[in-house]
Amino acid sequence: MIQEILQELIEEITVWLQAAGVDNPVVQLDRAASPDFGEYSTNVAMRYAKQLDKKPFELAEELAAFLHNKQINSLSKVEAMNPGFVNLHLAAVVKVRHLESILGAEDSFGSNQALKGEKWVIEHTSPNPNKAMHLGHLRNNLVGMGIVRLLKMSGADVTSDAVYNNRGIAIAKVMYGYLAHMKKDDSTPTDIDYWVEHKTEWFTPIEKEMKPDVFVTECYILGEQDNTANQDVEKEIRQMVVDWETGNQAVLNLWEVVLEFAYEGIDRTLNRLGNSWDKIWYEHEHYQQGKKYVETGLEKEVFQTLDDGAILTNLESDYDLSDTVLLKNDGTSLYITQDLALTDLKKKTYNADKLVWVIGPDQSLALKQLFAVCEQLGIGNRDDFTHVAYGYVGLKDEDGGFKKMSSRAGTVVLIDDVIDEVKASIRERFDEDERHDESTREALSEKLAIAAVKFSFLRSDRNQDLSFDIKQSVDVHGDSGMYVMYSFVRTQSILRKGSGSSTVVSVPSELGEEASLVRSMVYFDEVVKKSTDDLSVHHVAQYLLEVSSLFNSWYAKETILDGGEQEGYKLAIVKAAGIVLKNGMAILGIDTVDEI
RNA sequence: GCCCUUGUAGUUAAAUGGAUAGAACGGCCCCCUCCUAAGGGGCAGAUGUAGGUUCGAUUCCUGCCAGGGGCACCA
Repeated sequence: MIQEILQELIEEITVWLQAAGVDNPVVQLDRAASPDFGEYSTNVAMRYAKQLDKKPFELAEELAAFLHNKQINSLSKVEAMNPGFVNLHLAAVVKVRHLESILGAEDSFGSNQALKGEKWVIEHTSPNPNKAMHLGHLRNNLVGMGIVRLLKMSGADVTSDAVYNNRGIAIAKVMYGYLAHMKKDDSTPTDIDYWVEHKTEWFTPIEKEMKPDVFVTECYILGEQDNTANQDVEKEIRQMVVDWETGNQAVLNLWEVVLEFAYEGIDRTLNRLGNSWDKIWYEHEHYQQGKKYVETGLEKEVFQTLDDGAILTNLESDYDLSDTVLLKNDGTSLYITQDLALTDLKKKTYNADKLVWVIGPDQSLALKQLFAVCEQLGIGNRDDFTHVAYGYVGLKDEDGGFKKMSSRAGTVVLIDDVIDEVKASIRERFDEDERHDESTREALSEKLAIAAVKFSFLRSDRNQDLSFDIKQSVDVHGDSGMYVMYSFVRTQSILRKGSGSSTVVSVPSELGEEASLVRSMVYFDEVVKKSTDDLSVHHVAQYLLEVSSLFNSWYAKETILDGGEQEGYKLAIVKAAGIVLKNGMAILGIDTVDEI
């Protein structure tokens, strides 16, 4: 409803500008900077003053007078202000009607059809099976899942996917590390054929009392160490990769066992976060297909062959990108080789309009190259391919500087460890209060910890590096997920207590203390739209903090359940605020709880 | 060397080219006889630097300073 009113106003202003002599006026209605300036403002007077040879403020006054004379009943006031803004004040009745529309739409409030009919495929959170997931992976997941939800909310048909890079040298290192270091008895030989017949002589993660992905990480680190230290081991590990490709049964068997460990652990973490994909691509199923695309490129003469036989791209002249090798001189494939095949597969399988890769910024050049080559091969249009990058998650070092996490330096922080730590501190508070029984405390602590962690990662622009300090980053006070959650809980608590009261909404002629809160709820739709345009949910998170703050201020001043004649109206505001908070949190992938 | 990217209070961090740069944490001071104080209110504190474009620049452009990433047969 608000959107229709805005559209109507834009048309009126456009017509007026055209009459004044502007050919193709661009008219925007911006959110007004403060409640004093109404709900929306337009800058057209300043923008077109020069062209119309007038002073900005005079032009603004003329426009304000024009709109005033139109007697548009959705507006209570139109005024020109220095240096040339025209401020539009929505009538109280419009804002109250908007509350009613929130109550009517409930869970679907905020949805729109802007991307109706578009098919999007979003790749995110492709986990490496050689290590447990850390905070960098967490950011990838939260950014990716957030985008998926935003696009769905805008009516797009979305498929989310991930690639399991389950073959190659890294997994071979895990396999070797397992064979060499997870034996129950040191006298057991590090021999794969022996292992096949005597598997029980090796530890399982359960026997080691380790989460399986952490167990795998341990294998990887040990395998990696041996690989660097000992040339014979390095040879053996390489041979494993070759044997795997030729289908050696023992190697395949070991491969399956360690992968099972890895993915079991990773899935546990991801399930905790509420992750889901519609499709998982397994590298071992498509990695050979890429070579065909390289051949096609050679036939089309868009690639070049180097003296040693390696195949190189030809991107300098047409794309102004540095070239990269597509096929090694020994004929084996690289990441980009496989990605050519996979991209075509995705595009065809889903008839996708847009493909998105949520991957770290270090892949920026590689993806540009991939997109360009895809275009050369006719797989798709470069403009339909998007790399959504995100800033690094670093740790604060002793002197307060930013330090990148590094598995080598042993400074990675695991997702589970962070959630558990936050959970423990929340749990402490519940134990002090003794308001809930044991199982409720446990369930609430888990939910709130995940909410706090997610919110802390999603509240800032995804491109910003994120400096992680557990005390600060997931503080449960102030601008935090807990703050929004607590605000929501308050709304639900009031609604429970006031459930017997009348819900009849009497429209006040003028808004009082509740004005700022009611006003803020007008903007939810455009916040969602902006987030969708930017493919970043942080606008929603910031908005939720604002609504929460306004709600809490109002709550402190006003007794809602006072039995007065305004009670129904006030309850409607509380309910609407609850819906806004709940739907907004849902975009962030956070389930609200009704009670803390 | 070339390309990309970031620089906002002590710290973490907002701001489709717009109005007085908005918050939180930390610091100092208030507020529970009242719907959950995991809350509310107040005070102090910020756009790396020099130019340019613009009616208007944290935002766009250029130089400089500082950080991070990438640059062909690794993943």
